[in-house]
Amino acid sequence: MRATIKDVAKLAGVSTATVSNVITRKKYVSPELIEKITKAMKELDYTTNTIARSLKVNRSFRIGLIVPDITNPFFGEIVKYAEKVANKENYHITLCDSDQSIEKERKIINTFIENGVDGIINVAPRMKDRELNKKRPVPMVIVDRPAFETEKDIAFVFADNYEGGSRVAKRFIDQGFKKFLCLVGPVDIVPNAKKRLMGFQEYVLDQGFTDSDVEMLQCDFSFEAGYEVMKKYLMNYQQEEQLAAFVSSDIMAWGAIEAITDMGLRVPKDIAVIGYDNIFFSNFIHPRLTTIDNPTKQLGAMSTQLLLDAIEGKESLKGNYVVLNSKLVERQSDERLPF
Amino acid sequence: MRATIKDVAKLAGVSTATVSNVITRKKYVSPELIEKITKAMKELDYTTNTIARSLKVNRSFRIGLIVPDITNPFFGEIVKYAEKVANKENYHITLCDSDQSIEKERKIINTFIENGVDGIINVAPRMKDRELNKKRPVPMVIVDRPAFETEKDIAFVFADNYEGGSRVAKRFIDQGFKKFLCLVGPVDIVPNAKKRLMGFQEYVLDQGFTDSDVEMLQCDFSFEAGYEVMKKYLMNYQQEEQLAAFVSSDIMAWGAIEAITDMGLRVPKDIAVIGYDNIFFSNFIHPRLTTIDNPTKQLGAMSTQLLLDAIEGKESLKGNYVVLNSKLVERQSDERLPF
DNA sequence: AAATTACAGTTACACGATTAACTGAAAATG
DNA sequence: CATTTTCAGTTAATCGTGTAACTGTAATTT
Repeated sequence: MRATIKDVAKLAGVSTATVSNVITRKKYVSPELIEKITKAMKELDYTTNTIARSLKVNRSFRIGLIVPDITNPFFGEIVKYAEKVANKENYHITLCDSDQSIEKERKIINTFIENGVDGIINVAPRMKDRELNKKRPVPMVIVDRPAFETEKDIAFVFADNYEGGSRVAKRFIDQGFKKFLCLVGPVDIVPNAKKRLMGFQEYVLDQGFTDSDVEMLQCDFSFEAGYEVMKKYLMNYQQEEQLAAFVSSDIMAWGAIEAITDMGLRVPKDIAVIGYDNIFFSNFIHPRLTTIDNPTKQLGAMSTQLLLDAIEGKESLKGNYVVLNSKLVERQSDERLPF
Repeated sequence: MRATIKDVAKLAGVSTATVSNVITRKKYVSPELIEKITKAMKELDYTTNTIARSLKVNRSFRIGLIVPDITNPFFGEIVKYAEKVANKENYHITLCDSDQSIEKERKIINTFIENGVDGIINVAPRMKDRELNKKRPVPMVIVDRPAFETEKDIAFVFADNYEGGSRVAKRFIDQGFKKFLCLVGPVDIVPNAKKRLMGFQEYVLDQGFTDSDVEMLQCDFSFEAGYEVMKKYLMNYQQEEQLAAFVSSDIMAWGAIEAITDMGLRVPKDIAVIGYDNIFFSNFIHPRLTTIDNPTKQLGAMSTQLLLDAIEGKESLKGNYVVLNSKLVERQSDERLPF
């Protein structure tokens, strides 16, 4: 059996309150007693029962983290940095994978609350704004998704995906591309997928191009979708000039590049590609992928810091949001070549 | 404020015990009261406070999961399946990333215990056997690491890495390779790295080759290490015939392949490569990577199932271990070609 | 009909910690 | 010196549940 504070008190010959006081350091205890109590704790191999403490102080020192897919290294990186910050401040992370399902996300949030987490970090949630904005007994930080109006205890940390999309457009146009293809993410489900597309589209139209210059293919964000959709597209593709493809995630871009080469075409010679996210691997696929940097480290670390500050009462989350810049990482997949 | 069982009892005009009985379903309660109480719970938006319950029943319904690096998709996949199984049985997962540090691993285990997890899953631990084998108040399943003798409440789920290594050797030799190179993992830190190497080495020697036929380079498992070590090796490499390289992880193999091509050589024409792990991506790097399948799904799912069964008292972990088979996944990176 | 049994529901305590309120001796004050 | 203040340490209540022990009525048995 695990030793309790009572056992320690008895062994040290003091009251439980005194033991508690040396643990929490909230009241002065004489050096002799501290010594004696510390020794007793060592001897009994005592560690404080966090569950009991949690019940009493109404704090669990745990935060719930929801990601759509933990096997995706993009989210893996966010988790890593979130965890680093949390642990530094003696908080723990309870991780749940929503499998991109609204249903599961809903259930996870509920059980998080039942489980008494002190706050929730929801990464790239699938829920609609309205439901995210429901009243909840704990603060929540929404990561990697555009902010909405709210009076609730909710904050946002996200990169400007509209800007990201338009940077891609600018890059293509500056290089002289004239025909565009978009492999868009799930715009109805993931707001940032829409932002990326809008940023791209509006910039292109702004520069005098028309809707007929940009073709659009609907996908989700996965490797498989990128591969399949691109392959299907190329089945009856009439090549007229070097095409510029904006693919809405690196993983998907990778799939698309596979499809392109499988179909006997070359990247970037036949089709130039720019991805989105800048996951670690995008620097090592062939050709090295030009992409928009999505700052996972900051998304993970800042959201957690914000949440912890709110929990510790340092500041309110209400109306608090952090917009991170999106920058283009120039590599080789989007080179403009004479056709 | 969150509603408590007392609020529900008062609103429904019954005692807290009766409310508790309808929640836990351990005693008969009349349909009318159930109805009334259920209604009250709805009205107050009551959810049971898991922390209080945990304190009382001495169970947290949480299990602690430790991985060396969550951004590595190999571990990401293990986590995913572990979580699926846990959630199915209404358990939650507290995730910690040890950053491959023994120090952190030790600290994580301690805080897990303080936090009252019901069990621990330790994936590819860095600790020595002796320390892993220390007495602990909760059961532990060790994943992806060979078993050791123990009388403690510890189980093992791992793939036979010795077998994996020898399969690689067999494959190379069957194809007619004569010169071998090993990029070995951190053999002193990760027992499976050693197993892989031993399996390979012993098979090769068994077939009449000598130590001078197999060169060895020391790395950790990372992409960067694979790249750097291979590059350095190739700096003064005298090519005599097609070389067969066994690289101890897919991520590292990827890095090694990058280095090989960066140095103007080709895979497999100049150097054939076989990796280890069969992460999702290994099917999409160029050339498609031949590798040993490391069954992440089973590692994650079976370890969790085993742990939960032990927690629920269905069976003891003691001496329980599951060895999964390692099979070769044949792709293009190891083709034998006339030199 | 009296005695026993069955059983729905209540009372009251426990889980292991924190903490407000209290105690009593020593120190400080006038 | 009497009174007040200080302060180290204790007592006891509390957090929200679960559950053993109990209560009192209705049903069953003899």
